[in-house]
Amino acid sequence: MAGSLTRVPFLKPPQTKLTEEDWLAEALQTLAAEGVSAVRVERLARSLGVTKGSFYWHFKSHGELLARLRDYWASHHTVVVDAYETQGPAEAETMLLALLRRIILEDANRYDAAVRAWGLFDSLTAEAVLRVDETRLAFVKELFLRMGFDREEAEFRSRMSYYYVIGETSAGIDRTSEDRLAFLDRRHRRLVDRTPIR
Amino acid sequence: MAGSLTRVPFLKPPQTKLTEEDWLAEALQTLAAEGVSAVRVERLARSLGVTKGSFYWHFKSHGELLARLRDYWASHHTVVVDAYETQGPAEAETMLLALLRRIILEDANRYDAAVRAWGLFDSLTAEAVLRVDETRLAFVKELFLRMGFDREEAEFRSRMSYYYVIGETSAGIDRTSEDRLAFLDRRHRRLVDRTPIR
DNA sequence: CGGCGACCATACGGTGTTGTATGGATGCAT
DNA sequence: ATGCATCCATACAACACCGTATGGTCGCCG
Repeated sequence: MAGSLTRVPFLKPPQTKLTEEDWLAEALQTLAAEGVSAVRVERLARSLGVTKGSFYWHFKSHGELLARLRDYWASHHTVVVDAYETQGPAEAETMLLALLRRIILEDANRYDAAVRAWGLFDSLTAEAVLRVDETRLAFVKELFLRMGFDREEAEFRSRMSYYYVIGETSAGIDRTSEDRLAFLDRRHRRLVDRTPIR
Repeated sequence: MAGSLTRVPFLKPPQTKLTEEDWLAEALQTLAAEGVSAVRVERLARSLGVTKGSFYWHFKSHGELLARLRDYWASHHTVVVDAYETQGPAEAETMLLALLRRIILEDANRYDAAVRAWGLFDSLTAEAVLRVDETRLAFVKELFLRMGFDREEAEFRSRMSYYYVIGETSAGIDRTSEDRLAFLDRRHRRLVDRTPIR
């Protein structure tokens, strides 16, 4: 009775051999879809069309999978930009807007949210998220510096820019992406404006 | 061997009878400490010094516990303020600052973060969080309205105020509370200032 | 073609979890 | 005091999960 009821063997092509990254990619999808507590061995095996025997050949244990998954996310899914060397103040504005737009539109923040929830109760993951946030924040701050703001102003405006997006993403949003993009434009116009605020 | 090794019966006084709220309170603590996946039946029973027999008298199932826990949080741990009727524009400023200070300092945001992580993969919880956010945001917007800002300005500044705090809380924060409070003061001074920004 | 290594299936033990069934203890009302 | 409702313990079934042990299959290389 309870044999292979949810098996759909012809969905995935008969991929001859599985690699370690296949497991990590599947684990990341499960993480983003149902959280870290759904990232289990036999579950991933079923999704990949194999059994546990395959898993324990590629990984030492379930804990090692999570550790690798943490690094996998941090190294492959947190790219901001690292080739912004030759940019002037004008490009900095448009680059900031493009970056924030991308965060809102892309599904990459789906990964971010899941990892952030994971990091709430896992200190190592929390550290990884912290490092990613610091890197991104430093990048945004650098953009504001190139716009001509001094260090204190750049610190203030970068934090307002970045943490607002984090908050809006973390909050349950029924707003459509168009709504968020429209409000992003309003924020951007204000946060980029050089007239002294106070 | 595996009998009652972690039982510490004299920690909790011999509370004669357990009530349903005792279970919910313990569940909320576990939720805040280790996430919703740690809210399990026998685990709570051990923490409360009883066995499952007690649980299944108070609750129909594990799912019902989570449903009750969701309502328990929404109704008992999301009070903002509802007695701000007779307030002028001056009190609105200090009330906003006090509210945001309280969010940063209190452990209430610990509950919020855990429920928010829960809501990422549970639609009913997501709706509950959404309603709470809408209520709070409407309250903050009302404060800005009482400060004299028009509707569009109040909408903008309330979202900036509220979602920033959500983001800063959701992000892994190594900053101390003093740091966050200091930065809160800077934000507050700016967001409350009436000089037109752009 | 023979053998070896990469990759996976199968089977099993052990634990943790939900849920049920049933009996016991305790207090309160009549 | 007797009976009943409340509250909990115990025992059990069923399942999911981790990890191991062992054998099997396939391809490649000499």
